[in-house]
Amino acid sequence: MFSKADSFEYEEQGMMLESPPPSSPDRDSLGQSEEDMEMSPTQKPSGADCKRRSRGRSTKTIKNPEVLQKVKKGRRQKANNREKNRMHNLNSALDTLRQILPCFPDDAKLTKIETLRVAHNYIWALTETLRLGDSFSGVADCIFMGKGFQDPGLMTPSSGTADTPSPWSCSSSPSSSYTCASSPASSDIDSCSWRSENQSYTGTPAQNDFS
DNA sequence: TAGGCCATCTGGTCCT
DNA sequence: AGGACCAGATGGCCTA
Repeated sequence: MFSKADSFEYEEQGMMLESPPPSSPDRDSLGQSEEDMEMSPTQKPSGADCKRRSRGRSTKTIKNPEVLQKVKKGRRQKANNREKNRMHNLNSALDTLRQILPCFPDDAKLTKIETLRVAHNYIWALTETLRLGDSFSGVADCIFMGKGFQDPGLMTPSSGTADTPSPWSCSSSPSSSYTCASSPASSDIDSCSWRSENQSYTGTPAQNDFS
């Protein structure tokens, strides 16, 4: 979705690599020399990018090719582990965000892009609710103060407990809920609505360009 | 079977 | 020098 669209943009702008560099997981074990590991011609920067100097890891002091190979392999392994850990942290943050977002069945886990879009619209809906607060008194109170917020000024959702369930959770209150409706055709979130005991609010993000 | 989503590997670049 | 960040490539899994 994302990456494909980005690729098309690159293609349209003539920035697509002429021939994608082969990406073999076993590249390090294929006995490539130091020179082979340098940038391929299609990867070398051109134009303004030439100002950027490569600052690759220096292995010039290592003469023994076997040792050199081991050192590079070790560095790659460490970098891979760091990257894995980084992505896991990113996914953990997305999971936390999913838990905060209200009113989605447990068995329908939002994808990453959906999570970001729903969060975007959710924030927008809350902002609208606050903006209309004067003429729509009660809704904002219900969101930020009614169920678990110690300090309304912080506007930080509580984790929610049995006694004080999180206001961001669908199950927090049978009498009030927040929903984001998804278009079946596009899977984009088209509209958001807020419903409480005596009041309701429905709107559409004015600039829903989070795609 | 095509397409979407995801995890992982990888090299380049930036930052400390 | 080493870690963080980023984007491209790849392959596996799942679903319509």
